[in-house]
Amino acid sequence: MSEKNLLPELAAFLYTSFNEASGRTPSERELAEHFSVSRGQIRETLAILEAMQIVERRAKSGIFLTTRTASVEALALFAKAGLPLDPVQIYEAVELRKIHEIKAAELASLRATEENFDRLRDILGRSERRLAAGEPLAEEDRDFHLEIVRATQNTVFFRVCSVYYAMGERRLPIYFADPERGKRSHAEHLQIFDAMHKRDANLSQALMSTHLQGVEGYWKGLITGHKS
Amino acid sequence: MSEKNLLPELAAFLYTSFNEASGRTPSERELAEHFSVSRGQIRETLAILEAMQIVERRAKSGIFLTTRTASVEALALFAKAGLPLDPVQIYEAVELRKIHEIKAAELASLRATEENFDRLRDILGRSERRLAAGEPLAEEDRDFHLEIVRATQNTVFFRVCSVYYAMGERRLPIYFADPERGKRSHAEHLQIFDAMHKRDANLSQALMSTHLQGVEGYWKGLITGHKS
DNA sequence: TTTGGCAATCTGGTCCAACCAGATTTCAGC
DNA sequence: GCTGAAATCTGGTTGGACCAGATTGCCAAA
Repeated sequence: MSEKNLLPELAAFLYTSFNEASGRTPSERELAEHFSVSRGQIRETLAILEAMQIVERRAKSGIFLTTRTASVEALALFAKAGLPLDPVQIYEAVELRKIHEIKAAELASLRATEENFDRLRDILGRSERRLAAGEPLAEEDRDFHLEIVRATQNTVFFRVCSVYYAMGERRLPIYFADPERGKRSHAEHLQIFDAMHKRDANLSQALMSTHLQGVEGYWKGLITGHKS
Repeated sequence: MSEKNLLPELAAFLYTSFNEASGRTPSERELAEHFSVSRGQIRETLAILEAMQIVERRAKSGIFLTTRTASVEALALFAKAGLPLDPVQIYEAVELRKIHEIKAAELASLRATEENFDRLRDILGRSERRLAAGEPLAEEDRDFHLEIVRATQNTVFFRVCSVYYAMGERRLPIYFADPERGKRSHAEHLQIFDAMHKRDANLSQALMSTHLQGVEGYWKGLITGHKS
């Protein structure tokens, strides 16, 4: 099949070929043949999938999909593989993102270093130039939000939050296809930056909160609208 | 060596045998011999470790420890393996836990079902009996806190938070060795439960906040005190 | 027809022996 | 001491093999 990143592809395949009734997926040997790789290769990938609690391997029985996978890693993986995401879980992940980032804005406004501000300025500059050139925003949005989390100086926090953005990877270009959305988002980013630079924790938090309403609304519309 | 849960043992071994200068660990073949398992076994485990960003495998070169591993999964894994935890990262993880659980208390007080309350009552009952019998609390604490997160009805949130508790697994018996601490903790749990049952989100949140101050203080003391 | 039980088959778990090609190390020759 | 080529080491990948329990299918008995 492909050659790299067997992980998302295998995950995708498992979810398109498992037995609806039992939850059982094709055997290791079948998977190996399907992907034209060795069984060891498959087992290595399955070990990761199992560690992510996406899959359960039962000795001498088979490989079974976890009844209801619910971790941001899993969601990110599925998104990367182009798999349809469970609307409920997207909603849950977005809620968690809100929890994280609103708090991050507060903490960052208190702890951000000049280095953080420099990077944020750089990111905002890039956004500005792209918008001026009529290009859609893309990774600038992710960079901005992640830099704020980084500015909390909490590396564990940062790692955890990083996972979300793989999830939105395929959605961002769609989200920013509308130029108005890009402009509005950028304007809000500027406001947040100012509030943080003034070390106004409450304002930063409030602005981030309203900013994320937009994102939440987008995903919500996506969910209630059509699924696929 | 052992026979099950190679993951934590391997992680532990890597961290006690890597080359300080280069960060390089023993080769797969050496590891296989050390643990008396096959190379495939080692590779499977290393794949998970790599997915966790604890380790980096460079083709034809070697296995290297990530410069600074910072994810709750990694911390939990280290704790499980009895590895010394980086004080800074413990502190970061505890901060993240506070962020999560205070918000969880708020959401749970609004969304908890009767089933959640039943389970909480059951947990509190168990705590009560253990304290009455003069036994130290243990998993009851974890169960209580996790049930609150579950009561947010956000399964992704729940999964993410579950990771913490593996981290404290070895610490809890020490923490509750002092009977007074157990009693105080239980009393606070009761207060939190009441607030949640009255659907008082603000109070729940506030009580959880002060409750977690204690935990934070404990870890902080542990950090500033001695490290090992 | 239904049921019970046994045997063939399948499955994950584990191990071993190879080969590849690039990275690393070793060491002879200058 | 330095250089460069050869020996060695390393992860990546494959194939085959064996084990023992789980699963399945089939046939005979009720």
